[in-house]
Amino acid sequence: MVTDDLVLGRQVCFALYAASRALTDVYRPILDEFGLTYPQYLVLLVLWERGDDVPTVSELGAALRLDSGTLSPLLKRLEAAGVLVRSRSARDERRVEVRLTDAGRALRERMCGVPLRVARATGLTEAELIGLRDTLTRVTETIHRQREK
Amino acid sequence: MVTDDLVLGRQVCFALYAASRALTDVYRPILDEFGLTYPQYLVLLVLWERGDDVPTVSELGAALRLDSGTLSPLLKRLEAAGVLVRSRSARDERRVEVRLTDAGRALRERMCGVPLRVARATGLTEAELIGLRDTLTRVTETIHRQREK
DNA sequence: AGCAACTTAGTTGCGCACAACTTAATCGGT
DNA sequence: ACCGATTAAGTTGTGCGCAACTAAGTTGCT
Repeated sequence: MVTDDLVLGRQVCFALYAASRALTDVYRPILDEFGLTYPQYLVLLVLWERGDDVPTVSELGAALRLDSGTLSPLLKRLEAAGVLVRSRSARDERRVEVRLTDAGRALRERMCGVPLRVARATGLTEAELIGLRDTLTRVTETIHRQREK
Repeated sequence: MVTDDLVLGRQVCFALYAASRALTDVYRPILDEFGLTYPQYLVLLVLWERGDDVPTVSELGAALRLDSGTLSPLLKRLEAAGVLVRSRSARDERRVEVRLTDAGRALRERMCGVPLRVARATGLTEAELIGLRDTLTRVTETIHRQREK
């Protein structure tokens, strides 16, 4: 029966939407201790990971799948907070390079316990977390691959 | 090493955030045909499911885990679009009852193919979808149970 | 060299999410 | 019956997320 497919509880989409917001709820008070929002934290993860390989705004966007409409004001706030600096590339004035400040690098040490605190709140085992992550990653990549055609 | 835990690709949180947005990307053009956004569609799912059991704003909020700050303007837009009507309860003037119009009920038939179209775009089998949904639902409930303490 | 096509960031506008607050109605204890 | 506490919906303000657009710089073709 077609009708049953429309029931809220049966939809994977709602489960994904609800779980994503629930996890953000877990992050919020934790990240609040550091004056960060969740998307801002994701930007820092990319910058920490890159190290000396300084990304541009669009490279950050490729990593997080966010466009300049989202990133420009977000990066402006992170710059105002003193964790990073934006500067035009000398060899290509269109590009803006995003560099951590010392304060931004120092945050990495202070926040190293965050992922574990969040993982515990999910109530899943490590194996379940890995399985979940891999399934989700596969879904995301399938969708993006189809959109590129 | 603590450092490895902070790498973006290893984080379940990012996988969840990315998958949720990717799935919304799948919905957007489909729902656009009906003039709806994704959260608006979720509200309709609840209303269709309830049938004659007319929910209040806060009952909708409990089903979708959204507060009046989100729902009030959203419902106002759906009312302006003609798919539902809001009216103060006669027996408790604080409550606002949310009722489908004929147009809102008619949308259900027109949209019955939507879930299947979206499910196909994920590239997962039916069994994988069910497994994913159940894992996500478990995560969400674990988090909410902990928050209530 | 000149110029059209493209790339990169940024801006604007809209719709969520959510915290904090306001307003109005109901409940509960005395 | 009164009045403080609670409940329900709405409002305000902030920060995403994304579409559409703008401004400025670079590339490539002739």
